[in-house]
This record gives sequence, C-alpha cells and structure tokens, in this order.
Amino acid sequence: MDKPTTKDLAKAAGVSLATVDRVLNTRAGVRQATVERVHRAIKEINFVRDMSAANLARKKEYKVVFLLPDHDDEFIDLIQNEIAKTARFLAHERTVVSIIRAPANDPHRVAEQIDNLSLNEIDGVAIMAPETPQVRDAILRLEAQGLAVVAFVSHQPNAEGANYVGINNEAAGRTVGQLMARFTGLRQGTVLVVTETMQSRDSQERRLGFDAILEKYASRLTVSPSMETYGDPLRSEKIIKMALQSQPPFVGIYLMNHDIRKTMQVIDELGIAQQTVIIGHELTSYTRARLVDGSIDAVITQDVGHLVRSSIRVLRAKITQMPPVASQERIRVEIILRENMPEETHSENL
Amino acid sequence: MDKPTTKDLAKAAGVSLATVDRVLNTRAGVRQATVERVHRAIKEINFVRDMSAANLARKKEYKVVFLLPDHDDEFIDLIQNEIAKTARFLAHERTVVSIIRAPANDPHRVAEQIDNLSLNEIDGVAIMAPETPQVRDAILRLEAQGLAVVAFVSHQPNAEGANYVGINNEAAGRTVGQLMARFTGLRQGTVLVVTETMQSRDSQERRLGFDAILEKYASRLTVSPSMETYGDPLRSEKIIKMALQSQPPFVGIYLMNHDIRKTMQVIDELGIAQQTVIIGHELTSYTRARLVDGSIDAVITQDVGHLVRSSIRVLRAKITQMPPVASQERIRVEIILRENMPEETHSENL
DNA sequence: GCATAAATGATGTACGTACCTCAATAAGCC
DNA sequence: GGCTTATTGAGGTACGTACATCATTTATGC
Repeated sequence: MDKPTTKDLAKAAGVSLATVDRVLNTRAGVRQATVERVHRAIKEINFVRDMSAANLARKKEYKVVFLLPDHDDEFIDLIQNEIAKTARFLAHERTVVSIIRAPANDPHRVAEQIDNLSLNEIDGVAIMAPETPQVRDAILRLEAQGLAVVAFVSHQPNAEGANYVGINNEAAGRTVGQLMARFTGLRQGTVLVVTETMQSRDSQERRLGFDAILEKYASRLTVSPSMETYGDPLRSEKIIKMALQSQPPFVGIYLMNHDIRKTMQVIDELGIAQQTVIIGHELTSYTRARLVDGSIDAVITQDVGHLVRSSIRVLRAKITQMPPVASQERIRVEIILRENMPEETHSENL
Repeated sequence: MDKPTTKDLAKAAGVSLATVDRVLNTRAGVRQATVERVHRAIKEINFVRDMSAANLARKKEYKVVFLLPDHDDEFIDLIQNEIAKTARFLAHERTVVSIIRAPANDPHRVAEQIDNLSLNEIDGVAIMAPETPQVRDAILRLEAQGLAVVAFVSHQPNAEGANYVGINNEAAGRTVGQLMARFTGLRQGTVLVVTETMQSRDSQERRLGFDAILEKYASRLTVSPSMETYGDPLRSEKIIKMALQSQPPFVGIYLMNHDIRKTMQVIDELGIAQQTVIIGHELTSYTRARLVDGSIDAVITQDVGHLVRSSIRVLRAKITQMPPVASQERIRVEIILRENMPEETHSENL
C-alpha cells in the first residue's frame, strides 16, 4: 500500500478534495463536525502531508532570522559561520536565513530590533539575548503576531512560547564541577570562578550546578566568589591579579564566560602552577589551541552546528505547525579534552 | 532574483529543456561539448536542482538497508531503536529503511546476506560487520552493481568506495587514555584492558590510541595485555578473576567492547577497590545505570542517532550523486560522565 | 551531396499539494 | 416553504522536475 495522498484522505473522510484542503490548511468555512471527520480519517489512514510537495506548491520561502549579540567573540563567530554553512544547505528546503545583530547589553535596543522584525515579512526568529523584561515583552509581541520564536543559547523562561535551544546550563556547571573534582585529584585548595557577569541567568545556573557538585564530591575544595570581568580587560587584569596573588595557591580555575581570551592572557602573564586545572566553555579555535598546548584542561561545549540546525528545524516545525522531533533537538553537554577534539571545520568555501 | 529553475538553466546554456534534462539525469545522446556547456551554465547561474520536486516527479522511494550483527547487545538495540525512530521521520523524504541481521562472526554468512541484497531492488546499504576478505569482496560486488554502501560503525578500509560512518577508534582509545591518566591521579599500578576480541580492527585501533597516550602522559601506569572474552561469560569470569587476583591491585580497567554487562558482573562479584577507575564504551541504559551509581567512571560513546541519520544522508547523497555535507557527517567522540549524561530518549511511541 | 545516425528540440503528462473560482447543495431562519 | 447564508463540491492552474514520444536539426561516413 502506497503512502496515502490527499485524494485518499478525501475518499476516506467522505468529503471532497476541496474540503480536505480547507481542513489541512485551516481555512474558514468548514463545519466543526466535518473538520473532525477529516481529522479522524487522517489518523485512520495514517495520512502524512507530503511537505515537499506542499512547499513546492506554496512556492513559499520560510524566512528565518537569527538575532545575535553585536559584540564579536569567537563563539558568535562560530555561530555565524555555522549559519552561513547551513544556509546553503537550506536553500534546498525553501528556507532563507539571515542574521541581525543587536547590542546584547542594551535591552531597549534589543527589544527595538525585535520589534522591527515584525515589519519585515518574516516567519520565525531565533533570539540570543539576555533575559530582560524588555526582551521578554518584545518576544511576546512577536508571538502575538504569529511569528515563531526560539530562545537561542540564552534561555527566556518568561516568554513561554519561545522554545529554548541550547544546553542545560546547570548540567554544564555540574559537569565542570565533576571534572574539576576528578582532575584536581586529592589536592586541597581554592577554585577560582571567573565570569563576565553574574547578572545573566546562564551564569547563575552554571554556578549553581558547579557549586552543588563540588560541595557534594569535593568538599576539600573551596570555591571563590565569582569574579566578574564585565568584559573589560583592565578590570579583568586587576581582579584576577588580585585574586591570584592574595589567596593561597589555586588548584583550579573555572572560566565561565564565552570570551576567555582576555582572562587567559592575564593568567599567562601572572604565571600559575602547572598543575592548576583550568576548565572553560565553548570550543573555538582559541580554546582548541589552549587544549593542544595543555594550558586549558577541558572545555565544555555545545555543538554549534547542531544548535543552529536544531533552531531552524524547531522554527520550521512551529511555522508549519508540525510536531517537532524532540529527541533530535536535545543539545548535549559535550566534554572536550585534547584527545577527543573534533577536527576544525574549514569554513567550506562556497 | 529567484532561485534558477531548469528553465533558466536551459536559457543560460542556450539549449532546450529536454537537453538540460538529459544532462541532469545523465541520459545518453548528448554530445560531450553540450554536456560541458550545460555544466558551465549550472555554475554560472548557480543552479541547484530542487530535490523535493525531483523526488516528487520521480515518485521514487530510496530503499536503504541496515545490515546489523544478529547478536543482541544493548548497543545494537540502541541502533535498531534509532533506526525505527528515524524511519518515521524519513517517510517524508521518500526514503524507506529496513534492517537485516547476520551472524557477525561468520564472514561467509554475512557475505551471503550482502549478496542477497543485490537481488532486492535496493539502493543503498549500511553494513556493520567486522572486516574480513569475504565481506570486503561482497561489498565490492554490491558497488559494482551500482549500490551505495557505507561502512557502519565498523570500518572497511579495504572496500574503498564504502564511506565509513563511525567514530575514529584510535581517537576514542586516546580519549580513554587521557581520562584514565587524569582520573587515576598520581597513583601507580596496572591498568586492565578487557575486550571481546583483538581480532577486530576497531579493538586494535582503540588499544593503539590508549597505549600511546598512557605511555606519553602516564608512564607510572602499566597496561596489561588485552584480555579477550570472546563474548563467553564463563571465559570472562575465569580470565578476569585470574587477572584481578594474581596481579597487584589495579588502578584502572578499560572495557573496550560493547557488551560489558558480563564483565561488569564478574568485577562486581570479585569486588574491587572503590577508587579503581573504570571506563567503558557506548551509552546504553546499562552503562547509564552504572554511571549513576558510580561503578563506572566514564563512558566513551558516539551519538547513535547521529550515526544512523548520517549514514542515511551519506547513502542518499551517493545514490543521487550529490556531494555530501562533510562537516555534518563527522561523528564525535563523546565523553559521558554522570553529570553530562543526556536524558534517555523514551522510544517515542508511534 | 546524400543517406544515415546522432543530437537536439518541442510538447505533453505526471507527481502531491496549494489556492482560486464558480456552481451546487445543505443548513438555518422567519 | 421560501429565502438567505453557510458549506461543500468540481475543476482548473501552478510549483519544479522527470520521463516519454515524436519531430526536427545537425553531424558523420562514404
């Protein structure tokens, strides 16, 4: 038996093709009873709409936008790179992606950008921005207009409709904790935690998970209060220098933020013990080099390609009102050591 | 400017639609010069064939088969499960997958099964079987008939056409080595290596990587010769008991094979030191439980879903003679500890 | 330069769905 | 029951490609 088509559906439901079409595309002018009849028939004959044919007929392009922070750290670069790569691949699937930037630490500007999107005949948006009331409201406004929204990398727990695509940050923190506990052997001492800002929910969750595990499995270790760099190299230098010099020798350092370059420079300059365990986030060409030369011991990361593709899949599922394949969309907390480091993907020239 | 269609291509190449069709589908009866002209035009206007439309018109289903070993370990179960999940998703893409089993340790029977495939109007095969001359020849025969073949999980280095989809086993071994080195702290002693058989290339590669890293970074550790269980519980018990009792206390155990259940039972019964580091392969519900209760310290695994989907993508690319997206097909060597263990995917009832 | 074969063009149908128009029917109301 | 309105049906065209048939043009060998 071949896959049932709309024709089969019509026959099974005892209605005409036109009515099937009306039901499938939720057009007006069909009695509720008939709608239900068709839906029952759909289940009965196990009808699945051929989306390729549908898209072909629609000649519609799904327009999807990534809204990213406008500062340039390597993680953002990776994301952009991956979006570009995926974009080509997506041409085959009638999906067009583009990127918009907004100053992440200015909620009003971000919200403004989000509002602009609705003017722009767009179907879905992946938003990477810290959770703030302004952003949340802007997201809700988008959704009210029927746009599909996902929270990309940064969770937006108060904008309920926006699916989160990113790792579980608490699990990430716990994982760092576990590695820190094991890699420091039986040593005692203090672990330094450096972050850009503890304002962000992501940082808070990571810290939460990290502390919980250390407390549970490595009470020999003390965790310092989080040092906040605010992304400022001068400040970085000052506070880290202070911390490293004033305290007893550190057995470990947890670099929680994306752009650890500045922080690592300071650490380099000050010179720390060989056996100090340093763990950071996100696999970039910078952290790769650090893993190779051994100055970073482990990196916790998420597959950026997966992140991007998953966001787009979720957006498209929302736009076309299809159920998403949950299992494929789960983003893993990946542990990267020197030896399991995947090859760097050359940015595949167009 | 909209995406160019075959019509645009015809115009650009200065030929008729019929000729474009002949070239695109490599039909006979076109002068070489014309073929080249069309190809040049393809590049010029950056034409990409709309595969959904093509498939629609072809009304062709891609028939793909997974040939799996017929013994039932949990890893195979995972794979089957994942194939089933993917199958539903693939109905939308005109691809039908099925599974065939063959006794992995009987090369002749495997080869026989492979030969049977060619009778069966099938387009592509993913083969998971130990590398043997019989299997290699059977694969070459398939390819000679124009079937697409990938080597699934088990590398087939001598059947050149068969792309390998699976992790780099040497890197996997190195990764285990690195974890073993770090997790054992500064302890000295012996590391036990247990495997089903060292006949298989996969085992050899893992061992190679493992040894290399330990030698380099943990010369304090001695690695035992590989203990081979041959999948036999009685033999397992005997050799492991002997090893554990005769030798000085082990600081670590590397379980290299898929089905570690039996081996773990023996280890349980004998009772080993709490701090002995145990590392195994593949994240199954069994190893999950072991990670949770702490009796296994780490698991090296590959994303089975990714494995399955990637195989299918590669097969389809080969069948339709499209270039595969290399970066997406790279299988990562994943490190799973208790804290970064992904949720188990409920087998999603149909 | 002619016969023949090879290459190319022209045209139509099909795939499964969307979307439109107009006609036909059924339901709801007084 | 007759009227209006809400539903439903019938049929066509389109999307981009595949595939088949037949007509026409061009190249090839002699």
